Amino acid sequence: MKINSKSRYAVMALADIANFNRQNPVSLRDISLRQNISLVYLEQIFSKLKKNNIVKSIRGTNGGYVLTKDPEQIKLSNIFSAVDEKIKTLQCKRESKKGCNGKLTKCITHNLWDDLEMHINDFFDKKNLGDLLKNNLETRI
Amino acid sequence: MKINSKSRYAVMALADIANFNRQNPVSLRDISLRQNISLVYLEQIFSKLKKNNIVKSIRGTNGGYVLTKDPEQIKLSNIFSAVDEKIKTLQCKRESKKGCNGKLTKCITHNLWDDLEMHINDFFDKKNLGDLLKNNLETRI
DNA sequence: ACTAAACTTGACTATTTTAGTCAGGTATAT
DNA sequence: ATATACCTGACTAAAATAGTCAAGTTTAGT
Repeated sequence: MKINSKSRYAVMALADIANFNRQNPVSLRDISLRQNISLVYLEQIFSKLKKNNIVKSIRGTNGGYVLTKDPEQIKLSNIFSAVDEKIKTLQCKRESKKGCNGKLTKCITHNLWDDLEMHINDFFDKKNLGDLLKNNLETRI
Repeated sequence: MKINSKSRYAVMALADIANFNRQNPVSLRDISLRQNISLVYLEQIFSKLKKNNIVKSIRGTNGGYVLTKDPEQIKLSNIFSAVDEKIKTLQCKRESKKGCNGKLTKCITHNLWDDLEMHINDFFDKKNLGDLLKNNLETRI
């Protein structure tokens, strides 16, 4: 199990914006340099974040991106769903009244994966960007 | 985030053994049929489970595999580590006193991923094969 | 002794996913 | 004007995944 780079970078980049400046737009170039992420890749990621209304863009010189809400109001689950990180531990259909794999019963491990999925989603639903910043201040070396 | 088929199958197959028969060896062929998993793939998986002392094999006619312990004593974390499912949400080194990416600070999201990793590991450390069977009985359709 | 069932091992491979790059835009502050 | 910065879609190399294939060895039952 691992999370993919798009999600990781999305969270890092948004935390960077929140961390660095809450008023003025932050350019992807700056984020790219500070966080060491490819600029063009960031563009791809931010296109999704924008579509999902997590950031808004300001074009032209001195442009960049700003958060649409307070960091405290941006849940990590929002970010993940924006960049299509799917938490998907179940292979079979969740609502398989008819059972999994075309059988008559749920597969033995159905409830296990379902449980895990809920656990993880819960975790990300409870964490927001604000938490990250706080945490970061406390533990910065 | 998803778990890979090796881990899923490993858990399913072991639950099948525990479920079906606690004394006599269960052949991979039977598991393959009941759980709808490729026989040859199961062989690969059980080779690892055996190396990690989770099952033992009995060769020859009427042979198969048996659990080395009670289902209650086989934690899912044991199974996962046996088939090399790595829970690895951190990209950088955990013990990076010197910071991540060669920088002087931990990366902004370091503690987040670390937290998540602990959460998931904890989950699997608390669940054992016995739980699965119980759960399965309760919810079987 | 023979044979079929079942475990054992290592090499191989098609497909999918991942983690990006490339090329060519458009908008706007100065 | 022009440099800065956002915008978009197509493309791709490399890695991981989910297996298969081939050629065994071991042992219970007859």
